[in-house]
Amino acid sequence: MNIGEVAQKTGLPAKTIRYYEDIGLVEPQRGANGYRFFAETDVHNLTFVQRARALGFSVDECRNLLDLYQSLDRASADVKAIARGHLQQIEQKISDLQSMQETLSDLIERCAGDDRPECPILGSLSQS
Amino acid sequence: MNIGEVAQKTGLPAKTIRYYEDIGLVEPQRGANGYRFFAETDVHNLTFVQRARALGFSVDECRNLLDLYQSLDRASADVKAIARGHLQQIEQKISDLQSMQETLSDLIERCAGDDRPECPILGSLSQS
DNA sequence: CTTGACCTTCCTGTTACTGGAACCCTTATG
DNA sequence: CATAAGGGTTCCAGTAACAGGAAGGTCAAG
Repeated sequence: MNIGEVAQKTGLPAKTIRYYEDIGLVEPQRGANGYRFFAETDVHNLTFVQRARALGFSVDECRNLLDLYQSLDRASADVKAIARGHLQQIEQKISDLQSMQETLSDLIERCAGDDRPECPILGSLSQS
Repeated sequence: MNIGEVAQKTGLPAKTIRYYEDIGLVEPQRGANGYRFFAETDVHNLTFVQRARALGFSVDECRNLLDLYQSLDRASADVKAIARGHLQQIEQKISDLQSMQETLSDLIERCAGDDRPECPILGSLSQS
């Protein structure tokens, strides 16, 4: 398979697939013309990474998950540890964002939003 | 005031303050020795930016908010528009993260986390 | 033979900084 | 007076995860 077809199948942009090769996530063969040639396992691995990325795992975490996936004597505890760490980060982000959201939506509600200059949003940002 | 004192007062690292000067968010004076000299208004503006950043506004949005803050004939509607746009992004992120969280915590629950290789997390990422 | 759709590499830009090197200024101390 | 500590300065590189674009090679069809 050429890169375009793989892009279609995985939903990943060709640019991204080349990048993943650069950083060693996949190692496609090369044809006589220099074109990359992807085997089914390459496509499978790319799909794996794409799903993990969609769950918010960093590329480096994806690499570790992929390594675990490919090692037959893995322990599910190792996978679970990575996932737990990531889940914690997600929950931290959610809570940070929620506190921003609360503050911000409160300020927005209290802002008239007309053509006058008075504004509680600016007031809150500038208050000494 | 020298940059160190400003860093203390605002809580921003000196590096960040220099960066903010680079991109034109503040324009401190310079002393005869080449040191930056910050006036009270500079400190005030930096504090403003620091608070806006804490609410998740991008540096560019901060610049716009600062401009509005400094313009006497501003309309609060313009401020509100920026804040609303940002709030929407925050809410989008929260919802994305929440869906990741749900999927992930479900998978984690179902993973034994022992020394055996079977793992629903990897299974879910690799299922064709 | 040419055209258009692919593919290739390489370089730059993005966001918001952070770390570090190499060097200058000021003040206190032995 | 030399020096050492603790400021400050500039500039360059690196981070994460790609995206955009230029310049050029390849392939199938008409």
